[in-house]
Amino acid sequence: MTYTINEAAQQFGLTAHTLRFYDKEGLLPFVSRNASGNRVFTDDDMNWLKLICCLKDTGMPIKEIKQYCDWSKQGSSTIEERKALLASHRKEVLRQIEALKANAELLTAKIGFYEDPGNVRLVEELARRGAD
Amino acid sequence: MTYTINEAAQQFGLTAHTLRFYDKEGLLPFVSRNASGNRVFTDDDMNWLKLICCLKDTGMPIKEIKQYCDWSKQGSSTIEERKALLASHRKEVLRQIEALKANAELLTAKIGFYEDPGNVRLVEELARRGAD
DNA sequence: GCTTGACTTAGAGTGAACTCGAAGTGATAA
DNA sequence: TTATCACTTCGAGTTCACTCTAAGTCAAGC
Repeated sequence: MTYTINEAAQQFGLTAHTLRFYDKEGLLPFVSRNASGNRVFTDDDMNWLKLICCLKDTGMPIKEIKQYCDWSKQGSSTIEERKALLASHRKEVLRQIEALKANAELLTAKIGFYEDPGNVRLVEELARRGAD
Repeated sequence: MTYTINEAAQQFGLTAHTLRFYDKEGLLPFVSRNASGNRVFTDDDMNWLKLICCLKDTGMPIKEIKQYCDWSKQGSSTIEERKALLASHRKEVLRQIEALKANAELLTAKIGFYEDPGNVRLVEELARRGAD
């Protein structure tokens, strides 16, 4: 099974523009072309793209993703480096999750504050003082 | 207890530049000045800033945070709007957490793949074919 | 009185990640 | 064969959130 750039883009919620941009940045080193020069996305490419999107969606900068791509192109001699990069990033993602959980709790508390009708008067009072 | 702009910035891992930028954007509508015209951060202001940072760190754009600030300045007539904004954003944060969890699992799987020595040969083979 | 240092403003500059437009190619359909 | 459509490249433009610079004020210490 193969896909055009637009089909691939659609599957990952991206645009063809963005995929070409990623290609230019070196994030799609394995995508090949057909006789007309158009990009052809294979299932392997789609799996690769899935990892790229995973890294991007978890906040890894494009430069760092490119480093991973460069290592992949170099072959099995770089497996330790790649593993280390992913492991360190995974740790970072777990940290992000904890941070988001803490922030979600703060939001819950704030919403709860607004939900208590007794606080409405307090908000008015605090607003007069200059904060809530 | 009050704080200078630098003390406030430090407490939230920001710079004074960033706090002035937030002020200019309307995110700190309650921070007042001393006789010299310098910003004075009260404990109320620090709590306010904590919420602003929570919204910012969870990906809310500055424009939307400003909307919340504008509503707060308007007083208790906007409590429903504020509550709705926070509730909707909280939902979005929970969605983010789930997305990050899924991505963390993908990373775990990928790291596990690299950890199995049998896969190293596979990586070499796949690299020859143009993907891994 | 002079220096130092923390603050002030306005506005320009930066970097990341797109996002778009122009101009062109190649395959298919009427 | 002419139109349509999806693709191509190159490079400029946009948005966001800072980040920094320049020029200046103000209070404290020597």
